[in-house]
Order: sequence, then structure tokens, then C-alpha cells
Amino acid sequence: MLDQDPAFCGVEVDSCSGCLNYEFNLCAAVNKKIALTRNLEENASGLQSIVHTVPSRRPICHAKEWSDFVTIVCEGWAASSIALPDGRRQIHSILLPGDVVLSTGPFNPVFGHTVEAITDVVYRRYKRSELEALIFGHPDLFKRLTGMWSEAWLQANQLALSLGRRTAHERIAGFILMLANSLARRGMMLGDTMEFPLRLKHIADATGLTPVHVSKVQTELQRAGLVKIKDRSITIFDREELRRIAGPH
Amino acid sequence: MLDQDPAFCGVEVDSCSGCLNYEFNLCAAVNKKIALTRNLEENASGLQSIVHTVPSRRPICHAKEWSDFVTIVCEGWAASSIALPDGRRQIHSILLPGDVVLSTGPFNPVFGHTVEAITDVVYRRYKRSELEALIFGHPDLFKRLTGMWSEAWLQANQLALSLGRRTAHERIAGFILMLANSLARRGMMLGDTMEFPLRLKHIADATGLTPVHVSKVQTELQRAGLVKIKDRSITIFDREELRRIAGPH
DNA sequence: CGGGCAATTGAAATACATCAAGGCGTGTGG
DNA sequence: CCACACGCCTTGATGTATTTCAATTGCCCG
Repeated sequence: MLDQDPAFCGVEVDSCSGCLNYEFNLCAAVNKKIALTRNLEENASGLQSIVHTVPSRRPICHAKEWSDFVTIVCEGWAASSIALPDGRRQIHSILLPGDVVLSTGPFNPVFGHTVEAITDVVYRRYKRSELEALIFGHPDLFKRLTGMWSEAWLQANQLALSLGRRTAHERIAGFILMLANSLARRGMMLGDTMEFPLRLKHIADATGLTPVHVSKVQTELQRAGLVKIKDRSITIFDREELRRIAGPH
Repeated sequence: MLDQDPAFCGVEVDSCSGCLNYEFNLCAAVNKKIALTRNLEENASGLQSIVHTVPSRRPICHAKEWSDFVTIVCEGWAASSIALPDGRRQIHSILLPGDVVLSTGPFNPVFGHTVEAITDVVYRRYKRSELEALIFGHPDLFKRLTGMWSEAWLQANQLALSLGRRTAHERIAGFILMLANSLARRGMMLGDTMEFPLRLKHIADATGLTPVHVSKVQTELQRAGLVKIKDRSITIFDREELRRIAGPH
């Protein structure tokens, strides 16, 4: 879906309303607020955003970058990670269309993170100061953001639980199911098939394993007839069994 | 220090001003705001809190509990964790005096977490609704909270990095150093010695290892003369070398 | 056609877990 | 006061999940 129409969101400033994920997250809320302030004849051209496009494998935000902007993914897949100087790194979130890049968070930027495009990515940047001003005036928008924070914190802790206490099989099965859920919520599943542009290295860095081992577990899952990974997409045949392998939640 | 005067914070409602950690975190800010609102003759008896005491090894907040209260630790050590039904669990933060129990977060409670007393613990509960009201009126207090969230998120991600990518030695050395820093900021270090009330199981659940393995690594660190663990306290002899073992940051 | 990344596969190495036994401190009941 | 049980820690022996190393293949792209 992404590849079929990479320019779907377009490049004009307020083309989000046409975006498939418009309703998904912050974008909708923000734009509706813009509409509201317009009606009120105040701050008419208030919240501007600039659309950027980045080819796959390129960084979107760098670890040291001090950012005055809040970034939201419009199109494509990206990975947010922390890296050690010796090259080890841990991906802590896969960013999909509609996701706010939390390290460029609406209230405070969080340093030390790197965001890298997995596929070609289209993203949008809001000026933090403007977004902040908007948020303070609108309690529901605010609620949405604090809710986002709590959820992100919970997810981070659950990732820690996985990395600390789950086996490779559990982690990988769980990772696939998590992606399937995220994509389903976005209407990006075609039946039981979804895009799967991740390299082994991505999965390895997200699950705390090595690419080699990820490959072995994946072929096991495939030989057992649970999934089929091919041509940068994955089909889930036996979701029930996959859930069983992913272990308790 | 904790054991010497467990009732240091007292049990009256606004005894925090005498607390060693009063200036450390939210308490100070909250209480100053109370003072401010008093001066303004509004909401005079606004923010009430109730002090609770819990003996070691007892739960403070349960996983399923819906909480209308925000909890702050006044005295003692506690652990916040997520558990799997089969008993595996991951501790994601050690809570020390002055720490806000983030799963009872100021804006939203976060479910699925368990908070357990390690030592005897004294904590204080604020009604969320009251705290929330207070926060909205006071931007600096608000800034403080969003800053807390960002920091907590960063820490969670760094924990994930450790669990996913660091060796047992790195994790344990890093864990000890982290505690030393936290305690130092609170003025709870006596030279290079600090309280260390954690059981092997706690350290294991915080580092994603088994108690047996933690024991082996600890005795290695001790034999190498880097630290000495004895009588529920730990002394750091060679912080430099410990940092080297903890690996890059 | 060749060169370079990505994935697969097998063999060997290793870090950590599991199992099991013993010791030490602490509380408890006789 | 002693005997005893119990929880916690230590230590060694063994087991295993995952890593590391290495060789091979396929594929994309010039």
C-alpha cells in the first residue's frame, strides 16, 4: 500500500485530511483545532507544518540534534532506537503512519535517540512552540497527549519485560503480532497479509537478538506453517498458534 | 539512614517540609504551590494527602487496581514491575524517597504494574483530581511533570537497551552505579557506602538474569576488589573500573 | 559479467540458566 | 536454651539457548 502510492499524503501543507491515517492519531486532532481557531478568527494561519521526504535507510533525527520541531510520520516505516558507541543498538519502536516521534516529543525533546527511515518516509514537522501553545488552549488535545505518554511508557516497560524475560521465540512471535495489530488499526492489513519491509537486522535490534538467530527462528515459524515471509511482506496463517508461542500477556 | 529513623517524615499531613528529600522532586513543588494558593486565599486547604506505612515485601499498588490517587514515596525502597502470569517479572524502576510512582501517574494511571515494598515504606497519596487541578493552574509545576515523563521514558528505553544488548556484567555494574547516583542525589551516600536492601531476586528481576547468576557476577566483582557487599549495604572501592565494566554510555 | 549486500545454514563456542548440595543466619516452638 | 525449619546465599556440575564464525546462495545494480 505504501509503495503503491508513496505520495498519497501529498506535499502541500494541509493535505493530511486526505491521509488514510488522518483519524488515527494526533494529526486529526491538531488539524481540527486549527479549523476551530480559524473559526474564532484568531491565529488563523497558526499551525504550520513542513513536509519532508526521506529515502529508506537515511536518518530522520539524529541522536545529538536539538530539535525545535515535533515530528509526525505520514508515510512509510521508521525505527526509533538508542545506540551504543560500539555499534550495539536497541530499537524501541517501529514508527508507522500517524505516529508521533516521541523523542521529538510535544513538550520536551528527549536526547540520545536516533530515528531512521526503514522504507522511504514522508514526515511532517510542527514547530514545538506553536504546537505547545495550541495544546494549552485545548484540554482534549492535551488529554490526548498525556494519554500518548502513558501508553508509550507502558509500551517501553513491556518491551523491557520481553527483552529481560522472554525467549527468542516468544519475542519474535510477539513482535510480529504487535506489528499486525498496529497495521490492522491503520487499515493496512490485506486479509492476513501485511507489508514487512524490515531487514533481519531491524528485527534483531528490536528483539535483542542477532540477525542469524532471527533467521533461524523465522524459518522455524515458516516450516511450522504459521507464517510466510516473502517479497517484503508477511502472511499470518495461524494466528492462534502464533499467540500461543508469543506466550502470556 | 532509613533504618535509623524510619518515622523521619512523620505521619502528619504536611510534614514533608522536614523531609530530607523534600527539595528533591515533586513534593517541594506541590507544597510550595499549596502555600501560594493559601496566600491567594483560594483553595486554602486544597491539596490533602494521606500517609501510609507498609512493611517490607508487601504490595503498595496492585496490577489491577484502578487508582484515583497519585502516590509518592517518602521513605524506604520499593520496586515497580510488570509480571507475567507464569511468575516471570521485570522490575523497571527502583523507587526511592521523593519518587513519584509513575504507574499512578499524575495524569493517567497506567495498568498492569505492581509496586512492592523492598524495605518498610512510607508513602503519601494525593487525590489525582486535586493534583490535576493544581497542575493546570501552575505552568512551572506542569513543566516539571512533563519533564518527569520524558525522563521516565528515556530511562525505560535505556533499560531496554541494557536488557537487549548488554552482558550480565555490564548490566550489574551499571545497575549498581545507577543506584549510587540516585542515592547520591538524595544525599543518601555515606562516602562510598550506601544502603543495599535488595535481595538477589530483586537484582535479578531488574537486570533480566537469574539470582544464581547475579550471585556469581557479584562475587566476581567483590573478588576483583571493586565493591564489597555486606550487611545489606554496599561499598564501592573502584568506581572507575566499575564504570569501565558497565561499558559505554 | 562481477561485486556487494542480505539471507540461509551448519558447526563450534559461550554466556547464562537450571539443577543440586551445603552453609549461614533467623525466627519459632518445645 | 536447644532443635529445627525455613529463607537466602553460595558454589559446582551440567544443560541449553543464543552467539559467533564461516561458507554458500541469491539478488540487485552497475
